[in-house]
Amino acid sequence: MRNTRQRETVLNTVLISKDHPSAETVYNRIHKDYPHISRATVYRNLTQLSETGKIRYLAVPGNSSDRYDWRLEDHSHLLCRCCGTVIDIAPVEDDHHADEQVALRSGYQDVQHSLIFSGICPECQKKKD
Amino acid sequence: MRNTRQRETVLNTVLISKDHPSAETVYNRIHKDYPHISRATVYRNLTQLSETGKIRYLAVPGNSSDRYDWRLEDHSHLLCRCCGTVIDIAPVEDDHHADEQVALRSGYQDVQHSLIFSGICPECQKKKD
DNA sequence: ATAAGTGCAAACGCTTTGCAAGCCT
DNA sequence: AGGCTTGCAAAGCGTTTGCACTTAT
Repeated sequence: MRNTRQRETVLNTVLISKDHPSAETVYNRIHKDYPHISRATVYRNLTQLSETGKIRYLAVPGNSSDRYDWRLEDHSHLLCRCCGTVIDIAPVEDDHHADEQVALRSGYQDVQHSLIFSGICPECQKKKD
Repeated sequence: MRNTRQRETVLNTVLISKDHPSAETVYNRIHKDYPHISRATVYRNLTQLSETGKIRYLAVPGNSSDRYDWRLEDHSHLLCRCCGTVIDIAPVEDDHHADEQVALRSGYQDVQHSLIFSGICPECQKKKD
């Protein structure tokens, strides 16, 4: 993997993000200061950086866009079903034993699972009043 | 909720589906025999039918399309990361206690979680050889 | 009668792709 | 030099929306 200015910019943008930006959000943030970067470059680099473990990819259920997270340590996520914000929460006990069970019973290989919490965040609760 | 021919067709199509079709798939299946039905009608009815509990909505993480399931009883799902097929599996112990904990700690309301397994199905394993 | 539901087509949001040009190493 | 990487624009995919028309109740 080569070092390019674009790749470094993408990585840094995720690293300094305190939230959990979508690819589109990462693109927009970069685009402000670096108007000539291409959307495709951002998307490609996010994929590569998460595949090589530099950042973490977070698949969101439903039609919301997927997110990227600079925190690599074990933790869980809580999505607001109203505004789409994702926050980190303490890691919830994750039963990897279940993965093996499922693999054995189903014949599927390399079984994993995805667990994500969702709710209505305090700000969206206020808006509803 | 009114009874229309279209709504009944959408419901029946899901009920006789043994797999876990996406909205687009439901549309295609109906469209064969009923070429004048509108895609929008299918999508709107799937949403309504799942909101009223007649069928079950299954949010798939990542960019894959969401699915619908006629089985209402408690069970879990296993997605093939290669071909996108979803199968039912025995319900995996689901810790609703965790939802409350997360709600308390975060201040989020109505906390739920989504848990889905994924792996490589036997057929896709063969293809890879 | 009237409100819910329909069909159509266009728009939407997010992501991927093909290709020529550019740049690391 | 070589091939990974970029930029651009277009296409792809699944889904939603606005609007006028229709239909169930």
